[in-house]
Amino acid sequence: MRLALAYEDAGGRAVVINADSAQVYADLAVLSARPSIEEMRGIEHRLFGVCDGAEACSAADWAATAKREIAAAHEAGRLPILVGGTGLYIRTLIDGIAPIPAIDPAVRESVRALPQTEARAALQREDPSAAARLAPADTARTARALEVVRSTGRTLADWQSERSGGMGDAVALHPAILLPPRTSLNARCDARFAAMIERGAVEEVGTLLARELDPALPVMRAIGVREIAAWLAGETGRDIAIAAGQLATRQYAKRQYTWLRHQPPETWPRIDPESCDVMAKFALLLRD
RNA sequence: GCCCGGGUAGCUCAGUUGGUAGAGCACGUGACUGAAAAUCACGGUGUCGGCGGUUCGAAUCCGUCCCCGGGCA
Repeated sequence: MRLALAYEDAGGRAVVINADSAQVYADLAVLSARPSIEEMRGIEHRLFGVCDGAEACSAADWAATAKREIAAAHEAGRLPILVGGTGLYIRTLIDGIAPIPAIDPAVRESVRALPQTEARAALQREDPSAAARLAPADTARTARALEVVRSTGRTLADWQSERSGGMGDAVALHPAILLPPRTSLNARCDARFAAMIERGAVEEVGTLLARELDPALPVMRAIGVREIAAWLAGETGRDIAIAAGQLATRQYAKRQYTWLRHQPPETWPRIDPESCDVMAKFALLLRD
């Protein structure tokens, strides 16, 4: 609905590009709230459902593809509109990221197999400054720092002293951050998850589980997968699964809220869609 | 009506021989450089069911009333 209006305001030149880390996966149509064909209303949509769940799409992977899509849109005289809530993706696209080469799969596998205490001890030996910087329980960052130093011979901080690939200087940005009041946002989270159940989320998870993918993969960690899987396995009931999915959705919204309030540049406008005319805002953005 | 068991944080519950209370989850605030819908850090938010009493001091002991379970009639 919003996009249709935006489309008209953009004179039919719009191309919507997904910037949501869950909506990139083909396996997650319902659970990622990917727009349906009808909702797309004939407007070009890119990077929705383009990755197989067996693969892990990184922020840099996404940014590289998004960059190509944006270039193609400009090439065709179209207006790219990035939509989505994965802050790290947007940041990587605009500011670039440390040019760390791909990690040796064998190194990655062995690092991620380590219990946290051992990974931590190893990091203490191989990159003490990273160990000092990271919280002892931070499994994700400990594993990342360790795999980088082992695979490349350079520490993560060393790599991170440089960034590359950002396109922030090359494009004219018209950003808008939507921050609805938390109370109504929570209510919408609940309604959203309940609606997903009605629209086939359970079947979607059943199909996904049948693939027997590595539980650590991003698709398997999407909100709702674990909750519905527990229900399908008979470990919980419908009501508990729904309540758990709603809770996880609200907690995620809260984390997003913190990111969006503080991480993007201060100049990016934060707007409350309930107390201002969002359509008018978008129309204004698209006029330039 | 009588007999047990129980009323402590939003929820489930701990709380030693009396020294104004603490865990998990929830919640709040924040961090975030290649799986970010990920991963973490910090924060106790409370008429200890009510009212009296004993005591220097009561969640804790005594009395009484209220409420919730279970049992007996």
